[in-house]
Amino acid sequence: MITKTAPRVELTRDAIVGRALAIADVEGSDAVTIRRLAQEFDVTPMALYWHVKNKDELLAAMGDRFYEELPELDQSGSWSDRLRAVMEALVGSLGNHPGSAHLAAHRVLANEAGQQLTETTLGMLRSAGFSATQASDIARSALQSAVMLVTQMAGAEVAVAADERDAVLRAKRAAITALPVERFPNLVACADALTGCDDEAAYYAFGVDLFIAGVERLNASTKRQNRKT
Amino acid sequence: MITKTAPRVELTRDAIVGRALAIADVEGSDAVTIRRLAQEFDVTPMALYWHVKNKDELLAAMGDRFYEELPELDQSGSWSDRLRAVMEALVGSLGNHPGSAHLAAHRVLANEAGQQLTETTLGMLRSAGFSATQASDIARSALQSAVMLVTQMAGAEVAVAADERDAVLRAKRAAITALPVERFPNLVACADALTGCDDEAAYYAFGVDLFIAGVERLNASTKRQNRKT
DNA sequence: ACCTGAACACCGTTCAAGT
DNA sequence: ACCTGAACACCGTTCAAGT
Repeated sequence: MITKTAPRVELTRDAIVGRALAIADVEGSDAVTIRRLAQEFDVTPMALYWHVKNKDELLAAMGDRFYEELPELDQSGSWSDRLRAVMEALVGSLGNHPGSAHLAAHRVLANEAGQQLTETTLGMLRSAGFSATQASDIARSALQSAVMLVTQMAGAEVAVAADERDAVLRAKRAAITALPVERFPNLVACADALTGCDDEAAYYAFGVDLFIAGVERLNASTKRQNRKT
Repeated sequence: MITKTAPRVELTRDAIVGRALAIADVEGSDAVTIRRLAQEFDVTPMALYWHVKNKDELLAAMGDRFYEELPELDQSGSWSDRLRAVMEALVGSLGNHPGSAHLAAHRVLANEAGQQLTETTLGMLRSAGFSATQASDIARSALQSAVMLVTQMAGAEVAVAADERDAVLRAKRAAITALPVERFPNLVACADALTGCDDEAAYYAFGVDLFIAGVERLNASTKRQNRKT
């Protein structure tokens, strides 16, 4: 049944990680298994263990990819401009593989490029007047918000296989519109917006704006407090 | 070895879900398996299938718990006060089971109590002047931010078993402090803040503040725009 | 209504062995 | 250096059968 006229790509660590990301994109990250990967490479499951210590290391390597493929940062302008650039870079990179984006979070501090990114982010936040604790919380929040934006986008349904997403979404919307309008007027009114996204760019822009706005506002009120004391 | 002088609690759907949440809390959500639960209830794995359709339904039921156990909402004050109350209720409920909190996200619109919460949240946002799309995005963001706050708290390490968390955290911190200070001054300075949280209440307050501040600021600038046109 | 027994198709992983 | 074979201890789940 599974006629693999596979292009016979060489079995390397990078190739494995790439395949794993591809599988996660179309079938969700639960679909990436050692045995499945082996099959796609036309090789014994144990062959993978030469290139990757175990499955955890594979998932880690998948998470690392996002930092290694980060677009270049535009680091001009105010600190909040630069923070926005960080967010946009993250969203850009994570958006390439929504099904695996959540794997990035655990790797920021383990990965070289992730450490660099964190360093510069902490730098801009502390120079803006935030304390070490505040800067750390905000930096963590920035990364997590970026992950959230790409994985939770309305209609992304990252956990379900690509060819079932439509059906799942239709069912979801139907369930909402079937609700009694008297009790759930807002839910019914927002049914479309809650189950689909018809302007990705606007969605991402709004999400990033929301985050940056919060940081700017906190910074302003922190400064005001400091002036008082 | 596993001498189960089990209190022999009755096998019911609620009991199963409760046990599952407890397991996830101390060993991470990967540790909850049908067979493991059966063992703890001193019963055959197949016995569980009478009370729960399959594992997905079990995970869904775990997610539902958070909405069913939501504390009462203080719905007085301005729209942003009420939005803050929603966030605090979510953080409160999710904080009871950090290891399973991520399961809540997929269930908001499927769960009765989740629908209610979404309805009132959308209501307060739209009455504040946000569009249906904006309100939907913000509501989704609010839930996801709450999940993030409890699962990503520095030192929570929700995926690793409780008795290994200390070792993992020590290793993490050691890795950071071992970094060259010239290249990573901020990372080193924030090592403690990045790997541990010494004031949970302050951490949650800051996280909620950050979110609310963002929404308030966006609302202000949206209003200004509307006035112009 | 509620649970068991046996069986199936999957997992990740180890270890010794091949080339 | 890179891969295979055989084996082990786990999964979720079905289906027929018991009480």
